[in-house]
Amino acid sequence: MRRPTITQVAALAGVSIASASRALNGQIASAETVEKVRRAAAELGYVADATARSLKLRRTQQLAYAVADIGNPVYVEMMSAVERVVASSGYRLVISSSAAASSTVDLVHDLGRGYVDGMIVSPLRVTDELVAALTASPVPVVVLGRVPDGVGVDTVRADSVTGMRLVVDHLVEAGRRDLLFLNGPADTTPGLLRQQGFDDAVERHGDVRSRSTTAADFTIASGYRAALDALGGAGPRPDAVVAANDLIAIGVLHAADDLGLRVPHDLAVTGMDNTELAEVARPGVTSVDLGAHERGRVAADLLLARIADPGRAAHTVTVAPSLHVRGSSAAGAASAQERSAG
Amino acid sequence: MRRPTITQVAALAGVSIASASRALNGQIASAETVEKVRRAAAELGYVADATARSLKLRRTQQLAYAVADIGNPVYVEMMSAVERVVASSGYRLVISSSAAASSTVDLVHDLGRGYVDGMIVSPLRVTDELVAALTASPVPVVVLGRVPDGVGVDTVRADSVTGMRLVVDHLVEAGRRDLLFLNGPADTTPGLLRQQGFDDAVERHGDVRSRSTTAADFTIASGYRAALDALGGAGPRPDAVVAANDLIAIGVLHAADDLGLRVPHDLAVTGMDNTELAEVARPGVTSVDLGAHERGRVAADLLLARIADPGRAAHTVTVAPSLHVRGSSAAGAASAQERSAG
DNA sequence: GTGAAAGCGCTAACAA
DNA sequence: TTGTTAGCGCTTTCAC
Repeated sequence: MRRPTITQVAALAGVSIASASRALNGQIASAETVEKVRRAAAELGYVADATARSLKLRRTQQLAYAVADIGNPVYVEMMSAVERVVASSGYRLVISSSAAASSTVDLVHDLGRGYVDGMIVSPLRVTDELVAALTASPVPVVVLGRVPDGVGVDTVRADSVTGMRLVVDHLVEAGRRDLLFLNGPADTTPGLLRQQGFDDAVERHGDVRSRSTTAADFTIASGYRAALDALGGAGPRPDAVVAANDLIAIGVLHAADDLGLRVPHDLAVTGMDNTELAEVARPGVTSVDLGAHERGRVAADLLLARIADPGRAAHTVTVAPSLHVRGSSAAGAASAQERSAG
Repeated sequence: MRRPTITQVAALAGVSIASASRALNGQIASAETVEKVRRAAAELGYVADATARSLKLRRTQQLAYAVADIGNPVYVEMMSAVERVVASSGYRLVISSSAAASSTVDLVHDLGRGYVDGMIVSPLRVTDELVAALTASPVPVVVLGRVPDGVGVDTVRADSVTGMRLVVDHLVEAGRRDLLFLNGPADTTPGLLRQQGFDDAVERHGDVRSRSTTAADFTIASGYRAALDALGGAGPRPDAVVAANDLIAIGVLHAADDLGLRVPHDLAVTGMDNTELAEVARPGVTSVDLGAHERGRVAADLLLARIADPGRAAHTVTVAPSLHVRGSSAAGAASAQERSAG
């Protein structure tokens, strides 16, 4: 059976559809009308059709979250935070993965269909094409990540440069002097920034050796292979591996295990993102929390604020990282301590 | 600026809006008209408005996935599978978490708003109220989980009873004779079924002792506390803990560590769900894969099939579990072997 | 093959 | 306060 329309409710209540609409939406109407309409609506099980309402109001009550790699815990954490904010503001959340179908650019382009009132996008790479799509978008877009200056778009960023400094400083304090940076793909925004952060951080210490290499991607398997390559050969071994994210760090842990290296005794290992994996691994992996949950929350807030006031200036919010020290980088002490970034 | 409408495209092309619509939708139209309309649409950057289209076609091209606990890796895995199928079929995916806002029942009720063409719901508890909402739903709903017989609804279920048998048989084969089942809340569907599966499995072995207790919920922290309670006291210790899911199993691992128990030497530990956590933990946690990805995929397929043919009979698909043996339950052998359920 | 017009279900001007 | 009516942007009969 078809869902009841407001026309049927009005008919049953014996009023016009306008009155029915007003009564149901809390507009001005007599107590008697409200009562009659309420009763009729309840009897028919009427609920206003979302599509028709959207068409009339030019507002879908839907927001989108576009993510490159659903399944990556970091994106899931952001999504979870976004969902909470969005739902509590009476919006629905549409998830689009660019991995499954098209590219992030296509997803932004699709905003032209008007199926959402705004979008949060978390692109792996920011191309000119993406920037063009962003500025052409008919609805507000908030970017989780970096965007070139001058693009007038709300942005939430992590501070992975500071994050890297926290890690490197910690390792040096713990007595490590020969660091290997195991990055993910260097042509991604995270890859680029983490490399830069590592280099900057090392430069501040005069007496520290460092090298860098990359894994094929930000996964456990790639981290494992890259670590086997880097640590398995002849020549001097580093006394610490700084991994670009937790997944790679776990891969390093496994490789060290296979190579008979004891962590942290022979080798310290650190990650980044502070995912549950870092906490669960044994030894626990020292990791930098880049505030994924907080970033998701802020992005959603920014989007809602811009929808409420489209004329406001573009904001850029940077979320401060924090270091979480665990067994993988401690010489003897196993207790976890935390230090927050200024 | 406002997005262009089909009226403007028609005007620019010098044809009626009807012709414009037909030309754009591949309906019957002269080559010349198609060309003119295409050109006009491209020039204006026209894309059909999704809302107006939905209203006319009585079809939103959106599907919903309602999940109790976003953030639980199992649900994320299902979601990821669902998203893939949905996106490749030209639908968008709306995510609703019942944890954030309302209950699962409310989410099903909300289908009355007509904002999606169907829903996949994964309820923690199946109440009469939920069943009522399901049968009253104006759009198809597929349930991931158990539903009373007679409710004519498509269902995808895991076979956790068989899964439990796989685990228990494995432990007994490995020489364990005193099993502790560490369940999550017993008033949830998963809790109920896993308890039943455990009891059944144990009964098949004459010479096996068993006990059961519950953690406050299906999390690492609760598993840890419950394990500390159960293993820390006096009296005979079990030689194996069967945890109701991987998170609880990780908690058991940590508790064992704190109590100075060696896994698997002093204590075997098994989990369920075969999440990445089980793989990453050291020792790796033997776990039963209940086919979350497969269940998500099948649920999405069932939903699409029902939308295509609303009259078809309700299907119930059960996905077979598989055992993944890892270090946490092996006496000496560390190599992983897999066994599939019949 | 094309155009005029109806109508999907709703809200909001406007008039009464 | 209420009812009549227009119209959101689109697709689709129906008559030509």
